[in-house]
Parts: sequence; structure tokens; C-alpha cells
Amino acid sequence: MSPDSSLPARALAPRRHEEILRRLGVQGSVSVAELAGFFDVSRETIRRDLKLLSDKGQLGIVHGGAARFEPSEPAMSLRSQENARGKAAIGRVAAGLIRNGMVVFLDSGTTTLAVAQAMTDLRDLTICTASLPIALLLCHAPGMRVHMLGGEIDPGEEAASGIDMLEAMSRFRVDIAFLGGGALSPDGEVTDFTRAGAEQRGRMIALAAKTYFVLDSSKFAKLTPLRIPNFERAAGVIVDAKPQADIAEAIARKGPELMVAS
Amino acid sequence: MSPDSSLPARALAPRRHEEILRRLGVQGSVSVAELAGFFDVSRETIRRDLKLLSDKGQLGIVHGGAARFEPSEPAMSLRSQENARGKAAIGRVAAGLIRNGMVVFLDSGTTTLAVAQAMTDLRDLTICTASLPIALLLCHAPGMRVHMLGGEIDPGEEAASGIDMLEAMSRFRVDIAFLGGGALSPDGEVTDFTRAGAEQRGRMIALAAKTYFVLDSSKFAKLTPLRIPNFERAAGVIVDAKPQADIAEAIARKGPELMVAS
DNA sequence: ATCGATGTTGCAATATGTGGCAGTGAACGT
DNA sequence: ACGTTCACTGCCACATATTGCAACATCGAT
Repeated sequence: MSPDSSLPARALAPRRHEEILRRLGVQGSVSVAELAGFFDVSRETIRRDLKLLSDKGQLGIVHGGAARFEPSEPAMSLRSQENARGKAAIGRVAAGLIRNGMVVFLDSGTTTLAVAQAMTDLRDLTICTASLPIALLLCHAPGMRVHMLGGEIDPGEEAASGIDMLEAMSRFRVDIAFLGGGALSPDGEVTDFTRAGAEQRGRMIALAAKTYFVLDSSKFAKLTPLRIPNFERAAGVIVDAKPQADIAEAIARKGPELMVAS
Repeated sequence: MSPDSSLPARALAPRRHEEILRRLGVQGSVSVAELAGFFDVSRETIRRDLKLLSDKGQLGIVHGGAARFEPSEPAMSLRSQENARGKAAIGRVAAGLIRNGMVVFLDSGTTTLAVAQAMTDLRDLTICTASLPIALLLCHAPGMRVHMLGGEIDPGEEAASGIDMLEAMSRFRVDIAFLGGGALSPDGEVTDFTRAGAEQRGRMIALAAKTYFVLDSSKFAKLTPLRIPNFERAAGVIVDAKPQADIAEAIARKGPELMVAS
């Protein structure tokens, strides 16, 4: 009885093509398995679709799926490849915490970018971020309103920072915030590289109804100097591998829930 | 909205056509089977309907049903390919107007993106923009400070807009601004699609010491409804092909210098 | 080097498109 | 009233397109 928004069990070929291209525009790449599942058609059908679109020059086929041609984005794209599996797993867990209608804050960083990637299928969200790639990614997802926090751009993070960004941030009422961090300290806290970063994240914890830190396991081995204020008020820490038992214990003692993604 | 969710025992042809077009407007595509079921008529009848509507140019027939003609503007990454040569030429001329130490405002759009691309070799500039791709591009150029104007992201432009963006913009002292536009009107003004866009550009003219419009020749053939306030105070209009003589004259009469890039 | 996932190809099954033909019913003229 | 015309529709048979399956080739990560 509902001929509406969610795609009909069997979508026409052009409709699939449209959706595939839309996803490519948003995510940069798509996998055959993912599309076959989404459209409920066989993998061969998807491959034939991709072949067609490829012949039209609208995408490039790669093993496992297809990717969009790009002028290539620099610098950060390299870092986001590191431990991509782990980050994707963290992204899935994080996306699972989000409900319709929420106001979501996404910190800058490669792990939060993975969270954003896992969110592209969700609908009816308000996104608030200072990260250029995250804003660019999510603004094309249907049903999302994206607010970019302005400010001076930090080239390393590809994100706005500074006083303007802090001010813009504090205007929002945020339901759920996902923050990155520099390292997971031995005494069970998330720490940061810079004073400004730590301060900004501490404020976000105070602002958001719930805050989760997302840290991939490459951060376990590091040590950074700045404690993040209000850390004990965070709702959880999402990681992609079990940290040492004593660290896990220390986190739990402070308050935040430790969530291990796989 | 829908007085007809119960199946019309047998709808007349015009009634079906109306409903088919309505569905196309909402869903983008319709299938023969779905329509045949809904109207309780044979598939052939639906096909004949579609054939008729197709002959009238109101839809396109595809295997299994019908699809609406490209309702959506091509993605920005595609638009920037159109007339890339012309845009690059405009970019070179624009970049030539920039001196060390300047505060440069770059509007959103594909032509201003070309200007940004031509600027990557310059140094010691402060960039101010609401465009995500421009900010992402220039933040990696050495010796540039990039300020991103925050606000709600318009997916079509991949840029911030709205009240927050206007407010952030007005904080800056700008030496030179490069603005896009919707069209070059026959009476020698740049015009815009939307009230908000025209208003925002008008304000930037008032704010910047010098303002240049950048318009590639594909904009010559178009007509858009909104005049841009303060247009006569702009310093110049940079294009990639000579417009009609009377238009060129009209521009000069208003004040801005016409610069033809090659 | 091995194993699981992915890509390829031919083929059969199903779905869809096309054209012809006949039945229906309304409009119209006789 | 009757018959004719005509638009519209459904049914049928056949042509074509799309899809899934299965067997086999390749790729890629351990």
C-alpha cells in the first residue's frame, strides 16, 4: 500500500543507476554486495549496472565495486586509509546509536569521517560539524541538514577551528556528539595534542546530551599531553580493539562505557 | 491531498495520466506493473498511456516503466567540467588581479572554484569563502589562511548559506571579491536565481574594496529574475568570450569594466 | 601458496514490449 | 430505434530484455 520513499522491492534499472550514482557522489565508492543487498537483486545484475555506467564514463569499476573518478583529495585521505577496517567498524557502532530526528555533532578527524560514512543511509538528521570533508560528504545525503561551523581552517584537520568555531558550536543544542582524540592514556582518559583541541572537546561534552569518543586502535600506543575536561561525563568510548585490561577498567571506573566494535 | 487512496473502480484516461505524472514528480520513476495494479487495468493500457505521455515529451519510457527527465541538476563535480577551458581562462585573469597580502573573498560556484584553482600558486593571502570545495582546495596551499564562513549547507552549491553565513561574512574586511552569478542580462547586469543569492552578493559588493564578477559564457544565454543590488559599484566582469556588442556597451555604461579572458 | 571472495560467461526462466484483433460502449447520424 | 463509427480496452502470440543460476576463472589477503 505504500508506493513511497523506500525503494520498491524491485526497482527499475534507471532507478538503480540513479541511486548508485547518488551513493557514489556521497561516499566516493560503492560495493557490489552492498548494492545487491540494498536493491535485493543478484550481484551479477549490479555488476551489469556498473558495467553500463562505466561504459558511459560515469564511474570506474574496481575489485568489489566501483569508485568515482576524482581530482583526488590530498593529505587527509591518506590518513583515513590507515586502519580503515577498524574505523569502519567503529563507524557502524556509532551510527547505530543515532535515532531519527537527532542533532548530531561530528568532530573533525579521520575516525569521525568514518562515522559520517556509516551515517549516509540514515535520514532526518541535523548534522553539525567543523570538518570540511564531513560537511561535503553528508550534505548530499538525502534528508540531512548540515550546519558547517565556520572559522579559520586548520589544513592538517581540514576543519574550522578557533574562536569563531567555538562560538558557532555553542549555539547548538546537540543530542549526540562523536569526538576524536589524540590518545587513550594509561589511566583511562582520552587525551589530546593541543590545549585548544582539548578545551573545545571538553566544551562539547558539556553541550551535548550524550558524547561518545571514537578512537581507533592506533591511538592506543600513543601518549599526548592534554587531558580533556569533563571526560568523566562522556557516555562512552568506542574502539575497534580491546585495550589493555587495566585501561579498560580505568575507563569504566571514571564513568564512560567502553564499546568494542568489530 | 489524496482523496483517491481507495482504488477508483475504473479511472478515465486523463485521470490516469494525471496520477502517473504526479507519481513521477514524487518518485522519479514508475513501473508498468505497479500502475496496472493501482488502476486495475491491463499492462498494455498503461503502456499506451506512457507512450502518449512520452510523445508529449512529459516522461521517458524505460524498460519496465517510465522515468522523469533529469530533474536534478548534475552534481557539482560534473558541472565544473562544463566549459572547463573557459573557466580556467577566467581563473587566470582573476588570479592576476590579486596582490600579496590581500584578503580575498571567493563566492561559491564552479567558476569561482576555477579561480581558486588558479590561485594555488599565490602566497600570503587570506581567503574568505563559504564554499566547501574552495576551502578544502586552498587550505592546503602554502601561505594561505582560509576562513570558512559557517552556516547551513546548500547541497547544490556545496556552500554555506543563510543568516549565519551572512553574519560571518560581514565581519570581514575584504580587499577583493570574486562573485558568481546566474546570468548576464541583456541590459548589462548580472542577475541571480534567488532573492537570497542576489542579496548576499549585493552585500559583498558593498563590503569589498573591489568586486569582480566571474561568468563563463554558458551564462550568456540564460535569463534569471533577480537583479543584484549595487551592481554598478562592481569593479569588473570577467568572461571567457565576448558578449553581444550592445550588452558589452550596457555594462560599460553602468560602470564595471568588461574583461574577456582567453 | 592457499582459501575465500569476487568477476565472467553461457544459459534458462521470467518479465516486459509490440502488434494484431476483437469486444465494449458512447456518440452520432439516419 | 437502429446501425455505424470511433476511441478505448483487453487478450493473445511472439519478440526482446532483463535477471538469476551455476560453473569456472581471477583476484587478494593471509
